[in-house]
Amino acid sequence: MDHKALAERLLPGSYPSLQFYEEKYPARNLPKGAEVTRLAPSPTGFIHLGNLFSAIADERIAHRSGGIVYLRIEDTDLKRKVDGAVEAVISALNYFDVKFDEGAEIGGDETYAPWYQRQRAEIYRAFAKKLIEEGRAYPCFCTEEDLTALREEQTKNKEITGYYGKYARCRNLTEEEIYKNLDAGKPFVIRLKSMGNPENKFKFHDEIKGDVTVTENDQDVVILKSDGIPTYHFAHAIDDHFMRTTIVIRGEDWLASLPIHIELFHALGFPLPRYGHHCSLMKQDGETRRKLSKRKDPELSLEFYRKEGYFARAVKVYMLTLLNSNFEEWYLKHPDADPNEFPFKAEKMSKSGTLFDLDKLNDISKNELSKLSAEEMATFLEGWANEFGSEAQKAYFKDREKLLSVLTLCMGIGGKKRRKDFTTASQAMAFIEYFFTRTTQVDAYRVDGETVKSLLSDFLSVYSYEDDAQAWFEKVKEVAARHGFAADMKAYKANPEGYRGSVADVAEVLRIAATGRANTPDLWTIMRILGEEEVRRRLTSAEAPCE
RNA sequence: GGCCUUGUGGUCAAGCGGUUAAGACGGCGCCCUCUCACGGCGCAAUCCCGGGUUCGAUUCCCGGCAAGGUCACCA
Repeated sequence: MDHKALAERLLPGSYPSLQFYEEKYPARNLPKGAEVTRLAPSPTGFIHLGNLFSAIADERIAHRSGGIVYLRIEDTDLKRKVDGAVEAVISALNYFDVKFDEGAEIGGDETYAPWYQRQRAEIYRAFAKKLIEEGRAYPCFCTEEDLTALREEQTKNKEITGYYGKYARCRNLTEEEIYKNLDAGKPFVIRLKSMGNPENKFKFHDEIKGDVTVTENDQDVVILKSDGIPTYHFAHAIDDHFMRTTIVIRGEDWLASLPIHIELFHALGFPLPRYGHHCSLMKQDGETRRKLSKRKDPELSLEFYRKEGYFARAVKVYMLTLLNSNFEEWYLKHPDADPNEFPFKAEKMSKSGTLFDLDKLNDISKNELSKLSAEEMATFLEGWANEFGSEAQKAYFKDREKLLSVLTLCMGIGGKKRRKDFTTASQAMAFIEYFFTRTTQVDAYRVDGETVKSLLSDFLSVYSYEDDAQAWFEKVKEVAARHGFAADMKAYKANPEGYRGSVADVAEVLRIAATGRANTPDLWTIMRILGEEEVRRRLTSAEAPCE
């Protein structure tokens, strides 16, 4: 068979040589040991925690080594394309501190552009043609129905499904048959002519999993679809070679197709990159756990976390604790360190699937937020409010001075212990609401309305804005004693029957009247921030609780 | 079903032949305390099962089992 003539018939025209491309995309000029990694999403625009998980690994491995991470868009499947998706991905990732050095819509070093696979049609065809010329690829005229029938037959016979060996019908087409089909205008795909034997197994070193057993590929996989666009496998080999990726970090679902990729790299004459297949983030789904899915888990979308107002750094820290088993210990030792200083290692990545744990994320979030100054918190909250907050919430930022004193109180800044009341911006905004808007009573009084009324009016009669915390509390105690409540907690605990309640109950009444809530930070400080007029107004209007 | 991967408390996990089997989250209890939050102390809870190898296995080997992944002109 004249392979050269066939190649010319299948992919007419002249294409550049391997040599040409090797020179066009030269080895990257990076220091020794620098890794080049990449994130290669398809442009659906939807990006979830699992993608971030992977992206952080890419970013860390690249930047820890002094290398670069780039963004390549795998848009070979039209069905997946969504407008504005690439920008959405970049912005979502950016928010969580994953910044690309080059890539689609980012720019950077243009040497390796374009980063959209659809724009790289020529190079894929050039190499497909080369493989055909070498007899390592051939046209296949099987229709979808043919393939479905084949699969059914194989399934029925309990044989391995796929296009391989004796089932690879078009592999052995004669020259006449091929040209006859071509002349008839039949559509075709280009398949790799596999030389592998599945009886052969070998060890392959994975950067994350360690040594894995690989079975030789014998599937004649499609490399060019009938529209002339490459499949993932083929594009992966060519792009990662010429974009000079040193280590391919991807989900473990790709492990199954590693044999295909190995054969493809060999057939193409490219050296193999290193691979690291990471486990996927799982979600508990009833009895079982399963991989995070775009379809089923919209609440795991990165957009969701931004809307909720999760602190970007907290999410990143959580991802790092999942990504590298020794990160948490390191971070505990260096709580004020930049997480980026952590010596991230691919081989420290978990081998088994990890369940996403919201409790853990929330705990980390509280801790991270408690490290902020009032200024930093204000900036964080304002950024969130501008994007997702209500008009009322945006107004909180008008009086910066007041906001800062509110935050200082609510975060426990200056005190011996920092408070950790909220995990997200939206929670924080709700938490400080009563400082800014008319209080909506969310918690119920535990004492009856008459008592509330007399307690409040008594307090109002002795209340003075000028009192310091101590004097203020003394007055609360006086009011308590006057109404038969224990002023001293110890005395109350020793003899709870002897009183109507304790000073705690009285404080609670004041607290609910002033803020609407039974639980708040220090009440005296709250009253100072609110101002005398507002305090009197609130306590007065609360005197007649509507039951 | 074939192939691959993985099995340490509810979750994330240290551990590499001898340990009281770390730590973190969550749960529970106590203390602190005008509430909450913070903090402190404590408790419960784990080596998938069965065979080996060994003086001794969570750790090594074999076999089960379970879970996950994958078997497209999708990535």
